[in-house]
Amino acid sequence: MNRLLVIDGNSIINRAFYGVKALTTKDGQYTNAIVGFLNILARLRTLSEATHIAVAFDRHAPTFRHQMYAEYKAGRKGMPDELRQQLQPLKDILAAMGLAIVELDGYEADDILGTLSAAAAKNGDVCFIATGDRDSLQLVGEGVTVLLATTKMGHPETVVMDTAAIHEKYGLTPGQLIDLKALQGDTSDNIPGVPGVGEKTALDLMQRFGSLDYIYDNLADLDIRDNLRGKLESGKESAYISKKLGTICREVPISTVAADYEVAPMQEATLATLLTKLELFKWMEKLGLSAQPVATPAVAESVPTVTVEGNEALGKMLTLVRQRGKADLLAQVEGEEILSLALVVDGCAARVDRLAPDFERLYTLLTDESVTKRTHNSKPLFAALLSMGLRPAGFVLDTCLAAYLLNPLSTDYSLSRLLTEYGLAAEEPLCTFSVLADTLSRQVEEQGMTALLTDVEQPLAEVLASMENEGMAVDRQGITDFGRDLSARIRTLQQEIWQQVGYEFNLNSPKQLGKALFEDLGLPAGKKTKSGYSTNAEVLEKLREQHPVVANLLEYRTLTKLNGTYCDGLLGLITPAGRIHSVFNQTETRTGRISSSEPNLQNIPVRSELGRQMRRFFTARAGWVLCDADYSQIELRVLAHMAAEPTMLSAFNSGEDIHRSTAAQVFGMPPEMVTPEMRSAAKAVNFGIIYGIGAHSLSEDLGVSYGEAKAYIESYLHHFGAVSAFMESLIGDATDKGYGETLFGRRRPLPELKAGNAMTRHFGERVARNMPIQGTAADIIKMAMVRVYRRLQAEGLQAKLILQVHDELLVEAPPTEAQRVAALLKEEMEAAANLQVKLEVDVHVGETWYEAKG
DNA sequence: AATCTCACG
DNA sequence: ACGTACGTGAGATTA
Repeated sequence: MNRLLVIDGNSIINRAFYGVKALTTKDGQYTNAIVGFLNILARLRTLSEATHIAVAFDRHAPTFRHQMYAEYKAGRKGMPDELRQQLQPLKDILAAMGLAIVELDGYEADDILGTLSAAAAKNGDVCFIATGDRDSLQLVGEGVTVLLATTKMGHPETVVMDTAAIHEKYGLTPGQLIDLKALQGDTSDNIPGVPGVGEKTALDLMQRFGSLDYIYDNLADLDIRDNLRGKLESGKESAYISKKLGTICREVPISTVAADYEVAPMQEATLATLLTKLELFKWMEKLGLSAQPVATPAVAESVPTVTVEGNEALGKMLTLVRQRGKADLLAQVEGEEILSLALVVDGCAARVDRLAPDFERLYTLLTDESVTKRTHNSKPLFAALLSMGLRPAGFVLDTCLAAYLLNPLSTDYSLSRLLTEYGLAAEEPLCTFSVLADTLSRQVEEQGMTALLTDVEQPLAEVLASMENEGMAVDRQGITDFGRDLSARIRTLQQEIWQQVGYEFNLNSPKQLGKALFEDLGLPAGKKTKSGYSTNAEVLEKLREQHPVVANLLEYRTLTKLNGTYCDGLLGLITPAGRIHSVFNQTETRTGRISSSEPNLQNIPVRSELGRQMRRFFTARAGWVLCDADYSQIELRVLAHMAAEPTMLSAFNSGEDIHRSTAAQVFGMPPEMVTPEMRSAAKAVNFGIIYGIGAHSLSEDLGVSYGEAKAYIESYLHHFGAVSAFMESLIGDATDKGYGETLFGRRRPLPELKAGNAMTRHFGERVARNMPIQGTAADIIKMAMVRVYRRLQAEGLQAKLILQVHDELLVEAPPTEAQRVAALLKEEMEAAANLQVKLEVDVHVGETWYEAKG
């Protein structure tokens, strides 16, 4: 007995498409429906334990195309282009997986399901039909079960529908469902049914009388209201047409020989190529596929390797590396400890454990500039070396950083992933690594990012390693006390809020809070979120005057945030030495910024005075000071330079207040006449320009009408024509090239610009405007960091760079060095890039971050 | 795991 | 009819 799984390809890919959020390759090819389909397929195979699988697709006869198209448009929504483009790749993948694709001109997938299930039943086989379309339930019977893909509370679920389940749900047999539909019709399928008869009536009729024929044979005698009898009578023809339309054909001229649907062996090479092209690396791993060369045919011959063992061999290896003056190496690092080192030179490979005698002899290689080394993920290795007092040197390529520059949209730059992605067999990473390194450095060169890689990102890895090692001193007792005070106030507030609402509930639950405010207290609900009322600060702020509980809630929110994230959260991360060591991620953002985590030191409160107090607990070590240097308006300066906007350039270069000067332009008056309101409006517009402005958001931000906001923008673009033209050119260039880029050549692919969905495309346009600005600013501060780090070393100072917050650097210094460091920071940061505007840096010194922030 | 909220530049 | 500024990370709730 065979177990046959017949899949309604169109129905399932539709569900997959709408169920999986947008996902594309670098080039803009959509893959979300394919991913979703493969997920569902995997579940179905487990569920059915099928030995035979057929995947059916709709295919309408070309001659009927027009007619069918019209019907399609009338009844269903046409298939969006983003979905259509995934059909053929999916079919290719399924075929390569050894599954039968069944489609025939003039027939819908439904009919193929009907034919194959009928044949299977006749044959005594077990048949499962997988679809999201309830129509197919009519096919259920002895040996035939429908696996119905449904969505329950927004979550996909597969419901097993056999005869019993159908009876339970409808009180009817599967065959009776055809008549049911003939009566009630189905607008989405363009089946008219009987006008005036809906779901309830149709079900009642079928349950009482059993069939369409019975109803019409005995219409005069049925115990029903005359009104209904009349409707049935006049709808008779429509009912029988509907029945015809709704009956799934079971005689499609396709093979019904079971053997034709037996799952064939996977065509591994083909499948791997397909999946690689679609960047579906997770699936390659799941299917146990090794990578397939795609763009790099030169890869095939693997490097012959000799594994050297033993002490003597280590010596030989060292000699060889010295002779050749280069090596590829991979380090296993945990914490500050190097667990092992693997080296490849000229196809000669060695892996050395840290317990091996003379392991430390290898360190000399790592600090020798004349031995050029290529590696993957250098930061942990650098951190380990630095912590031993060693200075890494001669590292010429980090494949992790190269891969990030080549595609900053990826979320995984692990070596294994890269090897898969670049079509290299991962079995012997040591040897294939060399090939990967060649490929990546060539591509970086081709894309004009070599300088960015070798002069910025790679040196920066050492800077970040050092910053992570240094960490920052915190006042544990201070935080503890602050947290205790907050907790006390939070408890009071909670009691008060409960009293004002009238009952106790979880204040941290937006759901419960929404109910309390908008249902039980009857406050006017502002915005909505996907799953209910929005209760965010913006909404609450508008309700402040409406009810005394609102102010308490806002304070509660502020305090719990401070207490939870910044007191409790931080306390858990302080080392016994009283310092916290954030991780600086160099391959995380899509614009080229770095990010900070565990803890995130880039979002320590500053905007509100209470939150700002937190910064009193971030200090220099005892007796030392903090030097804080931040760029003034770096993004706007970058914009002025890139757009070559004369008005902005001269405003910056003559040291004017840029927001005031913008307001003067936009409102057409001398700068000294600009009111604070006008200045802040101009400031909002300036920000808006950087973010890829929209009148709607600007009006929200400014609290003015949409029309007014629109007028601001138009006036701005009118007065700053160069900016306007520049923004247009950014979108045009990005559309042509498929990516946005910074002044220094960093790229961000923008598949969104090719999207059919207008919202997605508009998002792409905003990103096309923002990324070059944000990214260029990021490039500049990265260059500044490298300069500052080197300068501190070159001058033999004890001071250390310890933190970066996008446009701000923090150095911990002995007080004797403070003034030198302050000057050095300003100098190096301002000289990091030579633009048409001068870069301006403000520096302040203090014992805590609060004081040093100026 | 996804959603909401909120902290920063 | 919808739902927007760009870029992050963390904590709590809820499904």
